Amino acid sequence: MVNEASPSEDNAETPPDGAAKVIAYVRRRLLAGELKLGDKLPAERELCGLLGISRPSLREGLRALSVLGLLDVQQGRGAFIGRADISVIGDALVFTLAQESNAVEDVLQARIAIEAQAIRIACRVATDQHLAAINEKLEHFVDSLNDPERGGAADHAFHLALVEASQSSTLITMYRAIEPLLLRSHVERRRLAAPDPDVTSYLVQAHKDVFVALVNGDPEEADRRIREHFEISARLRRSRFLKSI
Amino acid sequence: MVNEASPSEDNAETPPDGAAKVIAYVRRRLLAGELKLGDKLPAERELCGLLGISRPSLREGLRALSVLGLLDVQQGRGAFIGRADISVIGDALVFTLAQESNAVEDVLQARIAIEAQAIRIACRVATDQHLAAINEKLEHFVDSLNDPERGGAADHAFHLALVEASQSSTLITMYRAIEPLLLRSHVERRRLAAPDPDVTSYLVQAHKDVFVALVNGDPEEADRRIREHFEISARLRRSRFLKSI
DNA sequence: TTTTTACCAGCGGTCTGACCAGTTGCAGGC
DNA sequence: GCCTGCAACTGGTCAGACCGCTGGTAAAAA
Repeated sequence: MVNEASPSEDNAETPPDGAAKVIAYVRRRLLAGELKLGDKLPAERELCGLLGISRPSLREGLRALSVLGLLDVQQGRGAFIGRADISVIGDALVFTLAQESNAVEDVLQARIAIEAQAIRIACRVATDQHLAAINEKLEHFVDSLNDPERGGAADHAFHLALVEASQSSTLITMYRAIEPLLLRSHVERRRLAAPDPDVTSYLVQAHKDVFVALVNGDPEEADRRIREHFEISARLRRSRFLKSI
Repeated sequence: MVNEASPSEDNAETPPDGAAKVIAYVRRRLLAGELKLGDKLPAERELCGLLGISRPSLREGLRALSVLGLLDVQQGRGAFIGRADISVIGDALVFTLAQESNAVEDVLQARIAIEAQAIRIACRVATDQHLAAINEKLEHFVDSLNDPERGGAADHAFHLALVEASQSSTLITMYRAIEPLLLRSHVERRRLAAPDPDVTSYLVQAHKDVFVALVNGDPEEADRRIREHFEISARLRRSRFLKSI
């Protein structure tokens, strides 16, 4: 097996246990392009010999990869490379992290990173179709301001459409990893905040400003507007605590 | 909530295998509120008896839950619900991104997104230790400019230290997820190949400017400097093709 | 009396070897 | 040529044994 990649953590560290060895093995070969969608892994009895671990330990690792969608394990046939599904883990995050407000704030920082960069790129590459989709999402957003569930979903859809307009698969994937948490956060926020006409019109205007900057194709201005929008949102989130005192 | 079977099928059907029995058991009890974040599961020897399956089968199921971050399994102590942090998405993200046909430029856009946001945050939260570490990495970078291998690694270490100075788990996790993608394309090593004194001093100055802005604690300036640095790098990468014609 | 050390039970991590169930390919019979 | 049965290969599971880690308790030392 050729290992021409320069040292990364993956290679520098011994996996902590047997199952992690399998995961590291598959990861390495995937990154090296040696494994592609549909490829079959060596049989379990062979692979556990190759990796120097027992078959039950190997199976633990395979199960982990299976639950991520990366492996499709079929009895009597073998284990095949599938398409990893990041939303599986995103959904689990809703359960584990949604009540951890520090963690959610941290995830929102990643959101800002992604959206700010995405909108910069979108200013250059967005098609008419992308712009039409965003405009439509903006209208849905305006139409659902009084309904936390629909409003949260519409707000999220607007933002997702912005990221998609970047046509950057890496940014989109990263966004999808945290998407369930973001959606949950949108909806929760609306539930907890009583609608206030001033706040509402502020938010609508902020969304419009973002869209206008994108349509005008000015990356710096678009970046500034999206950050401004997030800053307003963050201020509104924090001011909620003042009201309850 | 995630499972290998869809939510409605889960209650209607016997799980297809032993590991799925555990997943269904944990899932059911979570949804019923009988298990909460931090709760401990029965010991493996007890639980496999309860579920009527063997311990290796049980461990497969526990591993699946663990990789999703829904379980925190600790040797000698037991298996606890939740307690995961965002870094649990790391492997899944690597797998997903590895399977996409990302152009290097696309991955670099994600890198810019993360570093720009990270350095903004770092301006606010970086400790003296972080700054010292970055400074040290900068010196290593300057000292290794004549060696593409070590220079690439030192450059990377500098950037990683910047991201770490943000103390944002999410950004750090995402950065680590794109690391292998960048490394497999040897993008940093290529850029530093065939050093030219003018180019070199340009690069060194760009790195220093980034660090100075961070030390000065000016988020906008730091963001601008890091983007500038990437722009210079991009230009150098592209100019390499002219030389070879 | 308090602190330190050693021991042990219970915990997860792993292995071996045997057996069960599903899939596939090939040979033989019709 | 088609069908059937069998063997080999595949994953799924089990039982029992052992290893390493953790935390609590009892005993020894200060």
